[in-house]
Amino acid sequence: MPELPEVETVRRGLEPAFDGAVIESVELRRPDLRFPLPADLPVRLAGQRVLGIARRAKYLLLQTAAAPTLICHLGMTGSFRIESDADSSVPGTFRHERSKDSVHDHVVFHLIGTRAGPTRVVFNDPRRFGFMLFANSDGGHAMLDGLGVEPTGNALDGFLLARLFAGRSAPLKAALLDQKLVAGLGNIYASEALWRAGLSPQRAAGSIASKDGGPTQRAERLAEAVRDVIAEAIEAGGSSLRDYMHVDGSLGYFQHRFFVYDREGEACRKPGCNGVIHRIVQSGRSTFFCPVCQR
DNA sequence: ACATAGACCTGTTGGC
DNA sequence: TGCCAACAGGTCTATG
Repeated sequence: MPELPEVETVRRGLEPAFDGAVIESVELRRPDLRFPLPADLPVRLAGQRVLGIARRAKYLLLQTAAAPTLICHLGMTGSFRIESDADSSVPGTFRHERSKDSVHDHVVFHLIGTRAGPTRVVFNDPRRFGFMLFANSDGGHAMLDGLGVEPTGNALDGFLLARLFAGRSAPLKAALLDQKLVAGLGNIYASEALWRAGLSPQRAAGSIASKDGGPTQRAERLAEAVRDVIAEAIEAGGSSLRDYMHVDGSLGYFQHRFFVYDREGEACRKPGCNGVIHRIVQSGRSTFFCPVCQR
């Protein structure tokens, strides 16, 4: 489900709920998600003051005063929602009906000390591809090692992208999905970025680098497209395909701005282009692109 | 080292 | 309406 913009949207949604909070208790309603949940998760987090919630790539990092950082991944269908018993007339608070698929509520954080009063943060994940693990005492974890550059900010430029992709024969689409190179793109935004850059998803990744691995116009265009699509999607609050929604149950709007994703057979939206969007399968995943303006 | 297919799960969708 | 195959935002593992 969630790519970097959706995870960042979730992080921003959780921030106020965790602000100033103390974890009173944690319920594990099943022993495992994708991996076994740490059996000592409740005892380690109970009584902990929350320092903040951060993000690295598609991972959420829950930081507490004295317990190891809790690394959370949403997988394909993971989501958090916030439940508060506070008076709904108090600004900034809200209350949810118990959701229909509460059978997939797997982890519940009971929080106290927040402005909204006692609050529950509930992790729901029908497919259970998500997971939660404790970081090592130094804050690191094998899961985070080797992650590539964040596509936010200005770190990712044409020079870096060309160097990362130089010499690779895998298709551009596969390289953009490789979290060891650029961390945070998923199946939707990889297709969208390639369309914006006018580059074919089937082109060899190395072909956007010059002979010495330096930047080219193609690398510059692609780096800019990646940065732009991620920044715009975060700005829009992420997309809301299928089951994805915000922590307060509201929806993101970026899916209204897809230029190629899930648009097979429809007209290319590039001005002056008379192409039609095609769908192909690359490494088992759908890719959408315009064969006319993406070369 | 690099690249691709299979695996993990449940829910939704589209064709017949 | 019902049934079933195909597909879904991710990424780890095994195999070439």
